Amino acid sequence: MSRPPHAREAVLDAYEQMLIDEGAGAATMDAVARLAGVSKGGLLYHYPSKTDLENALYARLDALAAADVEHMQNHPDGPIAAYIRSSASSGDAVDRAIVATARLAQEGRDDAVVALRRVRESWSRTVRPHVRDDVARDLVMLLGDGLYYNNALGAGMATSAPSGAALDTLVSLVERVVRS
Amino acid sequence: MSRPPHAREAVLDAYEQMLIDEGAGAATMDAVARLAGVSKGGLLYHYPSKTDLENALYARLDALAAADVEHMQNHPDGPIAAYIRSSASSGDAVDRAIVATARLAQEGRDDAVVALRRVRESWSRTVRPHVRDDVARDLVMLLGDGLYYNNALGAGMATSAPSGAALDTLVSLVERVVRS
DNA sequence: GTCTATATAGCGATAGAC
DNA sequence: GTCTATCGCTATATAGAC
Repeated sequence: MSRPPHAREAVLDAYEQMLIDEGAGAATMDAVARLAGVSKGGLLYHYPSKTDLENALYARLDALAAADVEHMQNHPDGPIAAYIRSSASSGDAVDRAIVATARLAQEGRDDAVVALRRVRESWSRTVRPHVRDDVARDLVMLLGDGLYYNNALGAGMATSAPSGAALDTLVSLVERVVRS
Repeated sequence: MSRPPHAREAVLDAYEQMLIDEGAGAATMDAVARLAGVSKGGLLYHYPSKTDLENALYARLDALAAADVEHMQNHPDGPIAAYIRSSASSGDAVDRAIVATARLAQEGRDDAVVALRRVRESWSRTVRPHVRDDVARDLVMLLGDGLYYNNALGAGMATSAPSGAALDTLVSLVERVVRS
């Protein structure tokens, strides 16, 4: 696949960043082009319409999520701890793609909802063999959702989202409850 | 306080509904006025600017959340069960106000973020005396966030959000873990 | 492959009749 | 208290030069 056009990725990065920082309303073609350092015409060569930009984001999310599942499965602490810990972070590439896609889902874009559902489903399938039953799996998944919601989606909504030592305690508490 | 102007509440209802169903981008003055059954001029008599409409939503959320905390405290099954169960629902007045406000928070409206944080904080204070420690409180709150995220915010994102018997099991599982 | 210039449409908000 | 009409701005998208 050699070197993909630098501008194309730069534009997608800028779009993602705008969605995360200021929401879908602020992520206009002009604003994205400016942040990416290209002109509007340059942007529209790579992505002829706004829908094309959105679809590129969903494709990026799919690819990153597949890699993330693999990473979870090979993690030394096991998939559950890996899942909860990664849900509490909000800086890496998967997280950014998810948050950006969630912004579009909140604006009623159906394809964004479908993409998010697909990712959550693949995580759920990865967690399931490592917990006692379906209720335990639900607990793990919902906890992950809650952490995501607080750390990323809510833009600092929680005043007390656990991290550091509190997160360690939470992880071991949950593992004790759900282990098969 | 006698009868408040019927149109004023109808407009706010319509705004809330548009935010929930189609997101902040679709909730234009025209669209809200049309759904409320008034003209744009009529809407602008009650809410001279879009910011006024937003502020009215935050005020409604504050009032409903205060009533909800009282309801939690007086619930026969205790605040924890009441909190988790109400987080899993998504039809009543508080839920609608929260989801609508969350849509605005996702579009970078700071006042919406503050309003949501205030509500979550009051719930957290209500839950705290009924659980063992801060980690247990975090678990309950994050579980509630996860349920909210799935049932309301994600617009059907989860394929397997627990309800009915699965929710009962989840509630009793969590209560066993967090009880002081 | 990237740019400028422009067409078209929809937004929030104002003015003033009733 | 509610309406119609309209202004000014900004958005997406097109056309075509370089």
